[in-house]
Amino acid sequence: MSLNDQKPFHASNVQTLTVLVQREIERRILTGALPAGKRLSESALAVDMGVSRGPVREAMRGLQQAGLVEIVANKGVIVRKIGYDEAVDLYDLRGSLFGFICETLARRRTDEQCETLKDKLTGMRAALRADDKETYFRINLEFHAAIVEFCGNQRARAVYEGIAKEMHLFRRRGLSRIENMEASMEEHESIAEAIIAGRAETARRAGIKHLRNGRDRFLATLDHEDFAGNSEREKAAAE
Amino acid sequence: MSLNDQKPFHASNVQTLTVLVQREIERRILTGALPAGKRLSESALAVDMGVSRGPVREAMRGLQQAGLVEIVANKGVIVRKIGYDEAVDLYDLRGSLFGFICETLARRRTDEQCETLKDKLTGMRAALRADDKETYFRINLEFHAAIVEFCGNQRARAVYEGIAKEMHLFRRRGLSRIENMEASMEEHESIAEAIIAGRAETARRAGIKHLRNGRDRFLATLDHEDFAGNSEREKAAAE
DNA sequence: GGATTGACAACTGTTGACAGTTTACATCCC
DNA sequence: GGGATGTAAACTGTCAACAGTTGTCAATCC
Repeated sequence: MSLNDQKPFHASNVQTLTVLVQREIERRILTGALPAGKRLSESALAVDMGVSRGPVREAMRGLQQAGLVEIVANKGVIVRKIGYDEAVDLYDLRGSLFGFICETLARRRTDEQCETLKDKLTGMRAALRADDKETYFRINLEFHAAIVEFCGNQRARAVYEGIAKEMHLFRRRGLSRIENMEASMEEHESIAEAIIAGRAETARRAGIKHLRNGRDRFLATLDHEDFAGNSEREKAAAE
Repeated sequence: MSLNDQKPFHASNVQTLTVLVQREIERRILTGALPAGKRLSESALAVDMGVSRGPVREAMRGLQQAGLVEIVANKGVIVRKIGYDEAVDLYDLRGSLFGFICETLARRRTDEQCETLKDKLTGMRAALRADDKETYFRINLEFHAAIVEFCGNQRARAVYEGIAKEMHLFRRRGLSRIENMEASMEEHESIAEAIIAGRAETARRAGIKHLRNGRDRFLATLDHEDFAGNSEREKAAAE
């Protein structure tokens, strides 16, 4: 992919090199092309992308605020490495945020938004019956994205998406597949139902529960494996 | 304040100009020296602080991610202006986060942390009896900061503090004084009590309630005043 | 008079260069 | 052989200059 593959031109689309570079480095980090812990050389990246170091440095500053890299003065930039405790913290925080988002949407929902959610549910149910995991997974993402977008709280959305990105630092790709589609489907239905009915507190709890189940399933697969001995919290508790 | 007023030297304290500049501009924004909506000139700021434009540009990139400024390509940087709806959204989001933080702390609290919280409460109660608003306000801030720090979820803390900063964009200074110290005090006691007892859900609700009361008091003072006619949401609902 | 055009000033985006720091490696001493 | 020391390469932090864009304002045309 070249840096020039961009959306059709429009006045408001004018992108600076910094933004393009930031997007590209972000993509490389999220896809794992730049693995966690990797030290990044400004010069190398600049040469690689055919720009000077300025835009690269600026992009790094943005990625630092986003939590994707760490910058140490006079030493350089390294892709952030996330330990077990931090991973759990991120899951919990994201869960709480998603609960808030569901709660908010339940208060502000419009009929049109409800229809969209219902459509997604129908699509997922069909994919489930056809055992089409690919499609189910795709619509699942759309369903979540729709809720986050519809909630209308832009800041909450930005924070939520930022944390979701950050979680790619330890969640290997492919692992995001759904394991238990039936359970997942039922949780989706609970969420949508509560939102449509306007039951804010119920929606919140359903949203949190959904992500918590996802978290537990994920953590179970790598406990004492990837992060083995990485939990400072466990160590402290054992003393 | 000069740019050189820094902590005692330590290797890990080595600060780059970018960081210093970012901190200084942030300070100017938060104190209102650079008011919301103000257009910032890189060159002017650079000259003013005695550095070149590079560090200033990088600092701007960081401030953008933090939500304090908006950057438009080829036009410049402007201090963000926050409308009524956005202000409400920020309050809600911060409230939800604080609830999560209280909930988390209730699960992880140590005896030492509980003692610290109790100390703060004692201090506030004393200030309340002495009708010393200045002291009450100071310890109130310390109480909140302690909870956020103790919760141990670093990412949650970072997000929370970021949003608190952002809220300075519409909260004029001086307005943060406590109006109803008695009510505020009781809410603090509920929060601390729940945390110390380890009742996570109770702590969460107490935390949210505390901030919601603060929000309502604040919004009441400026409804149909500062933000008059600024609510797109109200407009939409009226149609 | 009002709209359009064109030139100028101010500013942003980007680059390349220089100075200072870190890191790696070879050398020296014990 | 193992550790301390000194040197050189590589890299980051900062700067100054150039190129391109935006906005202003006066002159021009309808």
